[in-house]
Amino acid sequence: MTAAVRCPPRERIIDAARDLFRKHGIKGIGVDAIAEAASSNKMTLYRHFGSKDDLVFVCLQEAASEAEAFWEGIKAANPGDPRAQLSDWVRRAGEFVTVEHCNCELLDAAAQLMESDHPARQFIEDLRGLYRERLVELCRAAGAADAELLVDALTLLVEGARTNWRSAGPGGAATRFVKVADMIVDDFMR
Amino acid sequence: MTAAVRCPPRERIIDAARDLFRKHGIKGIGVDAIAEAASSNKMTLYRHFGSKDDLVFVCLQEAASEAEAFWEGIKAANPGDPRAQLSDWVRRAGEFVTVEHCNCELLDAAAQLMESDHPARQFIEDLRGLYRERLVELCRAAGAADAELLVDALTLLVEGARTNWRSAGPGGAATRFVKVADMIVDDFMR
DNA sequence: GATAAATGTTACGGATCGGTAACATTGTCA
DNA sequence: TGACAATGTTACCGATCCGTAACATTTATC
Repeated sequence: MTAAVRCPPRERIIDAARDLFRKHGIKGIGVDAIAEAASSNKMTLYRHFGSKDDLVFVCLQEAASEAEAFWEGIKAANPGDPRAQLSDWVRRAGEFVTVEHCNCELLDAAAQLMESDHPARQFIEDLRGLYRERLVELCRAAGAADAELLVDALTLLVEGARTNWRSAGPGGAATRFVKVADMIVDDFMR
Repeated sequence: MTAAVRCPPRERIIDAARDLFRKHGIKGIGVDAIAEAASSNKMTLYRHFGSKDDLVFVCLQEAASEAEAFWEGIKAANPGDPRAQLSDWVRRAGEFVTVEHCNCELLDAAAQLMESDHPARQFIEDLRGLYRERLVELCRAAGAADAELLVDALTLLVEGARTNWRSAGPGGAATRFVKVADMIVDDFMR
């Protein structure tokens, strides 16, 4: 996961950047700090990524490809059983969201640079649409009464858990995400 | 609501600061811009508030007192009827969260300065605890099966709606917050 | 109208940050 | 070993930002 001390600087920088973006926010950390955390320096950072915005973009792409693995893992673990896949989605999303330095930089980034005209805006928006489509399809296949509304509920819960976890930590409502989400999913299954 | 052109500069500055903090985030706006938006200047800003952090703190206190009015409005509109109060809470929270420049700076601030050691941290944490206690009590009085868990669900939904509204706007899941929350409240009422 | 307080204006200091230039060092491959 | 690419180091520029100093102007109070 975290890049070992020895691997190309480009990877080390991406890993460090993602970690620090999660911890301090995109606008809350500087490129110098990122380069130093990557055991590299600002110059090589700018040789690999033309600007801080570009680095942000690459980090988001990295996160997106991990999200791809997230979906594939669910399908592989519950082949041909949409209802089980949905439960698994809830469980994994709960883990995902309540982990120390969680991998939801997509949500964070969305919240942080939607108000500006960042080059990654469109990318995030498209991704959000893609994930929603998939989740709607999964809910429908699992037999949800109103798949769209269920996805709305799950979306709000996930984003809320992410936000709550950051600000309230392990003592907050985020730790009960799975319990709540499971209950809501059940309610839609009749 | 918004301060007219003529009222003490202190109020104009607070209003402008709250507006800009909501729009750009606490770290995303400078004191110069705040002073200019308040039709004032940086010097008088610093004469009223010793530092930007102090200004943030005062803005949060202002928002907290408005939240007080929020609660009292609910109780006044539905006297002696906890179930109706809870429904009203959902409705008003929905309005609150899906308004152009919504008044949830408390949630935003929580997310933005929890990772740092901002002087307002403790204040926000205490406030969060207070609101949770009140909501738990209301849910319990309204006859919820598991008041604590219901509050967890509502908390996640509200924070999620706030985040989602900021990044996804009127087309996102936040617009269905009331529908989802009402459904969940109903589920707990048996 | 005089006096004092509050507010406005301009300029500046120190710090941080994104980004670049010039040069030194390391590593790789023939 | 020699040559070349990749990486590291230092220094710097311009912009932004928080905060302050000094002085000018308005406003309120007597």
